[in-house]
Amino acid sequence: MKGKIAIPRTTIERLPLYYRCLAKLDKMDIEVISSKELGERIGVPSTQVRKDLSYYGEFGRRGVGYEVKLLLKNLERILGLNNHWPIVLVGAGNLGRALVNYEGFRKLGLEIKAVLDTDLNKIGNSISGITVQSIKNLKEVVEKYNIKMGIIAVPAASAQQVADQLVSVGIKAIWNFAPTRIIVPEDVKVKNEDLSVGIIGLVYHLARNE
Amino acid sequence: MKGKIAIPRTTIERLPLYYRCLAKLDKMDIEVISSKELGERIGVPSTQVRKDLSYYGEFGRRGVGYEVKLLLKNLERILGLNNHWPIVLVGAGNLGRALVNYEGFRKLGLEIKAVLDTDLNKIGNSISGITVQSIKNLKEVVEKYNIKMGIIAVPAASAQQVADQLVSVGIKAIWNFAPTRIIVPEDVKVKNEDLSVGIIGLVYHLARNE
DNA sequence: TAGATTGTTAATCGATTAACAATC
DNA sequence: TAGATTGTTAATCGATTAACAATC
Repeated sequence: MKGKIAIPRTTIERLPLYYRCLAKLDKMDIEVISSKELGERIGVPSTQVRKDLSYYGEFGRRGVGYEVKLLLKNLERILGLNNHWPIVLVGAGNLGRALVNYEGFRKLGLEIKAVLDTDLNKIGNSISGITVQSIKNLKEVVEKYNIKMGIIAVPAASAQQVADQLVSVGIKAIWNFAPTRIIVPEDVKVKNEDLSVGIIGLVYHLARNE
Repeated sequence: MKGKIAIPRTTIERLPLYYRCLAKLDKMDIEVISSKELGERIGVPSTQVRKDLSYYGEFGRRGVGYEVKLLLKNLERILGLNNHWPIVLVGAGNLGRALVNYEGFRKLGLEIKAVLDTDLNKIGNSISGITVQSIKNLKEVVEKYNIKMGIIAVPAASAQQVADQLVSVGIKAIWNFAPTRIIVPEDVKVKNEDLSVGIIGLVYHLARNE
């Protein structure tokens, strides 16, 4: 393990894949796995698996492989999944509703604590037991639940404004589903989950092979 | 422009960003833009913009910049957005419903022509005017509308099975929202839009800065 | 012409992978 | 021990960026 060298962005992006694969292996009661097998399951070479993990420590046994439970625990810690993370969601449209119902969250220690919107027609509605509140309550709910993560599921036109509000109440991580780039201070991390970009990439490949 | 050199994966990923930015500029009646300005708007250096575009041709005028309408038209052609692309969606859950209602599609020439599911409770329901059909009708609808693109919005456990069915009826591009890797023949392009991977990356950064 | 900006080459930077000593 | 597999170094590969001639 190296102390100083920056961890490649691509390595960090693969960690969730290792994590999920190991969780599955553990469920199947598989106790030990080699970097070769693990790599095959997620589609990367064994050297890549070993290199990626080496940035965080030595988790394997030479000649044997990696103990699934042990590596899983370590990845959980590295990824921050041993904590509970409350979330505020802004935007109670179709996508917002889908996200509230997304089963993947709770399993990861994530929980949408509040759903906010500006639309008076939506405020007061219930989504899977959560009442949609006015965006005016943002500060209140963020403080109440000690929320650090926000989801933007509003139209592109209001995304920046929502981002500004989130930043102003101390949100440090934003998952942005609006199809636009949002500008935030350096210490706030943004993950753009831009659906139209994803599908345009697919169309590109389709068009090439016609 | 080079004929032989492979176009970097990262360049292809940026094309949709250029496209969307130019569409916005065109709407604002901006007629000419430099690589510097375009780059600033999407967060890449001007050299990157010029290099990326150079893989496809020469679209600018030295000393002047890029004519917005002209470059937009070219990107539209390059990305395959000048065609109409019918889509079949498998999975009528929350996410499926959100996708059917996603406004971004039609603007790109994309249209969900049919929604399929295995769940008898969902078959027959109407989602924004589209009646959910049995997966058994897959072959029929794909042939009827000449569909080449499929969306998987089913649980991880059935994703591979759905992928196999899509491949067997001639689908060439799959947008996979299930949180699992699907295995398909080489000539089928898969775009994984794995929400839990995205959010784990955010949690990682949050956990680091605490 | 003088200033601006493209398209492209070459240098740099960063990520992947091959190779192998360490060791179970 | 013999076979297997890790962790790490060094080589390779691919992408980004600096520099600049071409030219509007």
